[in-house]
Amino acid sequence: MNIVEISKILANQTRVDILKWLKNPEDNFPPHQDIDHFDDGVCVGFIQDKTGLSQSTISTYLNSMQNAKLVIPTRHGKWTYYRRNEEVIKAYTQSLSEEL
Amino acid sequence: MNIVEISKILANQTRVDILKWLKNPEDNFPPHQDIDHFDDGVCVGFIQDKTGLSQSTISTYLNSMQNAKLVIPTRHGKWTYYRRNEEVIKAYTQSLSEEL
DNA sequence: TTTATATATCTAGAATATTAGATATGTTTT
DNA sequence: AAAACATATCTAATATTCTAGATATATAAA
Repeated sequence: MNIVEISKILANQTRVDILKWLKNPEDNFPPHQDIDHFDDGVCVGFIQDKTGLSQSTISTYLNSMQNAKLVIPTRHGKWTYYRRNEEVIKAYTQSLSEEL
Repeated sequence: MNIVEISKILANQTRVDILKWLKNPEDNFPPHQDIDHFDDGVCVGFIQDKTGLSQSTISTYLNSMQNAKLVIPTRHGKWTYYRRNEEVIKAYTQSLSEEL
């Protein structure tokens, strides 16, 4: 677990917000039109709408979060859904409390 | 506990190194010339020597870490000693594992 | 009380992060 | 096959961070 790498991701309020929103998608996003669950997370467009930032910015953010393995993407038709990677997030908070 | 504020500090390897070194000063630094303990932490010069960065850079780093309450400075004569603020560090890792 | 030492602050250039518009790619619909 | 839609990638402008040299300040030593 690389503290610096993960901290760079968490050093931005929007990215922290996204991670928190994805803990409870049903409370933070409208239902998807094709599916009636959030098992694979939330589509990029909904996340973009909620942040108010541009599509390219959010796509870039989600890509960086995916590179750090904090989120997992799943393609469903023309949508990409992102969900939290709970194992990695848990492993990070755990290792931080041990290492730091 | 502000995740973004603390993460900005931790998003730099040198600052993370400093925090880790200060966990065990006796293993990471030579003894001070005036005192024979590390109860108030380590002087700026020793930290600077170990990082290899400039004096002004390290002073700036330590100041930012102090602003975030991650370290506590103590003046002894012409030296300033910095030690970890264990309460805040613990509170942060705790709140991160709850909030994130 | 001048000089030396340790640290802090100021200033500025280089590197990196943020952000959006334009364009490309992949998928669905017509 | 063309048009429409969702997302990804490219490019570039702006903002922030990194970093060191110069200078200021505080304390100690001569």
